[in-house]
Amino acid sequence: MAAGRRQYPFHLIEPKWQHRWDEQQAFRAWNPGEAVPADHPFAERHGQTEPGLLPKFYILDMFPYPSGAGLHVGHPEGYTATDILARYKRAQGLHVLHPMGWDAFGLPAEQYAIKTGRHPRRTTEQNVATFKRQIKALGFSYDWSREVDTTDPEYFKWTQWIFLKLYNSWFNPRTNKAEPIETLPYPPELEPTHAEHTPPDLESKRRAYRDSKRLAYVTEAPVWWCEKLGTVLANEEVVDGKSEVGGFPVIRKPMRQWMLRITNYAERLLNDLETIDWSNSLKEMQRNWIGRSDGAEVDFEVADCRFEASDSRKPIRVFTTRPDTLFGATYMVLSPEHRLLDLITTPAQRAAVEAYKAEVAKKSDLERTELAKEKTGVFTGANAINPVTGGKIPIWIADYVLISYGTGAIMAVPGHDTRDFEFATKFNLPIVQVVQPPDGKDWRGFVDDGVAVNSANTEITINGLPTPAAKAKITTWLEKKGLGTKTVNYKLRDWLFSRQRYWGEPFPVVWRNGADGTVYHEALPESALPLLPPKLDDYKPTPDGQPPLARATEWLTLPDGAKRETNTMPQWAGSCWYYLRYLDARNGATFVGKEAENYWMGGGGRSKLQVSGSRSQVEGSKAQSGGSGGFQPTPGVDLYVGGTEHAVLHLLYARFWHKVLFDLGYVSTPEPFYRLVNQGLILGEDGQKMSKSRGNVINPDDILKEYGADAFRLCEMFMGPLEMTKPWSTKGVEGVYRFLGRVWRLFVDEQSETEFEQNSTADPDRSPEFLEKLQISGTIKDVDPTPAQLKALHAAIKKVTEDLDGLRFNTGISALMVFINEAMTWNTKPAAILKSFLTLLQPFSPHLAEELWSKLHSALGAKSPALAYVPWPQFDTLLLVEDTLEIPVQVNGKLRDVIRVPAGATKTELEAAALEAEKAQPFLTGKAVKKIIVVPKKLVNIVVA
RNA sequence: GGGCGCGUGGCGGAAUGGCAGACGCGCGUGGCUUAGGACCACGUGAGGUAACUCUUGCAGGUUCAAGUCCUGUCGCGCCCACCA
Repeated sequence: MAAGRRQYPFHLIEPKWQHRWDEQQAFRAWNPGEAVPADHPFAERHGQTEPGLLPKFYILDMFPYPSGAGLHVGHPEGYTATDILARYKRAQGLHVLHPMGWDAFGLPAEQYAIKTGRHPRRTTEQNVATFKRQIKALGFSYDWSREVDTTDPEYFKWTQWIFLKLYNSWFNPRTNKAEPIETLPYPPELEPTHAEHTPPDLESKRRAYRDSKRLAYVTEAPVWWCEKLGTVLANEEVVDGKSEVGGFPVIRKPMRQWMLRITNYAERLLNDLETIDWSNSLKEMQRNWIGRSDGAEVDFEVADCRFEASDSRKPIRVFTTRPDTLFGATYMVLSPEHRLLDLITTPAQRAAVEAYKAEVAKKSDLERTELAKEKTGVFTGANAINPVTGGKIPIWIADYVLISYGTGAIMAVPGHDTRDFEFATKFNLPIVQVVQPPDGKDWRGFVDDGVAVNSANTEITINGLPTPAAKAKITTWLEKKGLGTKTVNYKLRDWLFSRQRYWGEPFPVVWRNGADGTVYHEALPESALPLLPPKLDDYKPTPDGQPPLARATEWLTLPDGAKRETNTMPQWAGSCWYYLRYLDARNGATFVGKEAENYWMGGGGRSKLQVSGSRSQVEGSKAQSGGSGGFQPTPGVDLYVGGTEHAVLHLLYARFWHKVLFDLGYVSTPEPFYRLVNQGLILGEDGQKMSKSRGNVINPDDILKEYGADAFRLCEMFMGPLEMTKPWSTKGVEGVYRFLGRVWRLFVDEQSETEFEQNSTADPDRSPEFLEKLQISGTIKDVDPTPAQLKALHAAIKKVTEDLDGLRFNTGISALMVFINEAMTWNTKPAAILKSFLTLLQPFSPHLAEELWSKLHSALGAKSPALAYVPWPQFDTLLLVEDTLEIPVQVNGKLRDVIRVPAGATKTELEAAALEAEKAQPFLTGKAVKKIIVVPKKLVNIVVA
């Protein structure tokens, strides 16, 4: 292909229009109250309308991490989809917000800094510049005046500010929302008796209590520390008790960590999924992650209790989702980290228990939960009492019980739980039946719903009850007897929010020594923001395992002796709220202005929209166009597009922050992203995932150089449905590239083009000038279109409009192709028809469309308005009506003939015509007609005996 | 193991329960060309000279009619995974 002739001079057209859009800030969105310059295309379209009165459309991309590798073909997939929609909505008269920015904190720049000493900021800036150049070359209609960069102090100042809000809030279970920490009630024993002066030790206790309730709190959590690498490792980076890189030993080391109390929001994060328009699978992933389980907590007394005296008879509490199987609990299992373990272990078993604990402690979480692993465990020597049978059951420990879920202990029902069954089989523990499966299946290991059996004592029976009823009855009984309570558990854990890194947001927190010798934390005032990271020469952690920030000894200690927090925030922090900063990106006084937030997030925009209803022009997709995609103002981002890799963490974290900000009154909607679509992965041409090692990586720069941005955009969309995983096809680019070439040749005079080619070859430097002299084809005339031409156009308008409403870009493009294939056959091409076609082409391939639009207008001697703001055409269904229709005739459901009938043919006429259809005769003669199905305008089916 | 999704020509993919295969790629024939891997026109699911027959992973079912709905089954992809 490299030797092939260019289909059209995209290499001149694309930079020309990109430059023009930049120059006039063509895609700038305006906040309420902003004055739009009269010569801006937005003003040309909307006049002097106050921008805040227009209906808004906020369309958001997941902003990229600017890696050193540059853009890959997956990025432009989502970006092209959103840009097409942004341009479409803009043409429909909506006020579109379409921003872009950089999620630029992250490990690669830091690792590069450790190796080379080069400051991560410089690496980051360079990568951002590359990404920006590549993205701009694609002609996306972003409002670059709102660009954000999470590593910019003007940005992370507000990330730190939001952290302070979390820090200074608590979750009030009564109101089910976050509230300022000042509203926190204290337990009676912590209430000061005399208002004048609080004793220091009480103040200290109150502080400890307060700190334990904050949404941002500190805890000691074990992390993996690798001495040789001098760094902390994630669970995934530890294999077989050694570092994945280098195979060095690692140790479990408790470190002070910041946590965010996302678990308080579990129920709201779960329930509010119902209110947003996300795909089922995505919601399901979030539901799984939150992991709600309904069940009961049940207390088991320890038999022959050895700690009775010292510890006031603590029972062991378990969580179960199957309280109906309580009669089948034949043993208990504690997690090896359970707090009562030391107390109950008998002297005879202590050595075995200690050995097992030590072995487990070496394993990573990943290894403990490895697939198809043989069960292990040891007996503690102690027994518990089954509260419903009164029987003595042995207490074991095993690593299949996790300390971090439920109560860290289980009742084992080996008859009806797969894991307990395996364990009991291995260690010869008793297995009894308490559930009867339906249709005589084997009860051993039967875990589904059935009917309770062998489940009665002198006070209660649940025998004969189906599982749900049995659960309800036994739970009520347990509650009445004080043996248990109905409980809900979540898999979701609090968010470990600190990292031992350099290239992240420093915490606006200092540590002080209390009068009583305790060390406590204290938030910096908002006036101290942004808190910048210190200058360092070496970005490694300190030799004694302190985070890199601890190397900045001068920065570390404040004049008053307080010490700064040396952890930094995780990369997720900046991406938790960037969509809010876009709304008011240059506001120095607040993280987002109230009016801007209210308008763009649509929290209070509805009444305004009604005011503007008659004034604004929301063309297309109204009643007449028939599409259901008519404008509906939605609360939050109207459409968010990005990859599935963020289906859980980013989206959950962002929803969490948003809800906190909502509770505190800083934003006006409970959910940030009303509609979300995941783009599918783009695989290599060989159908494998793109990777350097396979050598199948496609570089967008190469495609751009060869085919241009318009063809690249089309190609990305034409490969298949947005949400589907699909292989890249360079042949496919050539297909859409040829289509754009046909569009070009349809508009441009052949003779004039030959001259352009010759001149450009002879004098390439002047080719932009020659481009301006290219003539529009003489076959394009300002004449009235024929009915057939109108029909072709309106069929295209209808199809493209409906497909864009349904995000079906591939079939929309095919409709454009169908139109061009037909228009190629016309001897005379009415200018009005081609103009309308260009408005359809504009969202997909804006550069070519703008160029031809402007040429067409000058050929007609007319002033050419910016195509990007020209109203989307409406289709007229009347023009699509056919005079006669081709109706398939089936006999017994099989196609036998096609008849041509007047469009208005009645049912009776259709029947009669079908019965006479020539090719149907052999299948009708001599047969009795039982029934004739007539679907008006569609088909006739003759049913014969 | 659990959940979600998907199986249609040589390939990517189209089809509100109503003519399966739109559109593109590839391939074939012809035209234009000194020539083309550029462009234009036509053809292109399989079998059959034809009439016709077969065809949406496989097996059933519902229906006048099934790629589409239901049941089972096989295969592929993604997510979660000892969560009690």
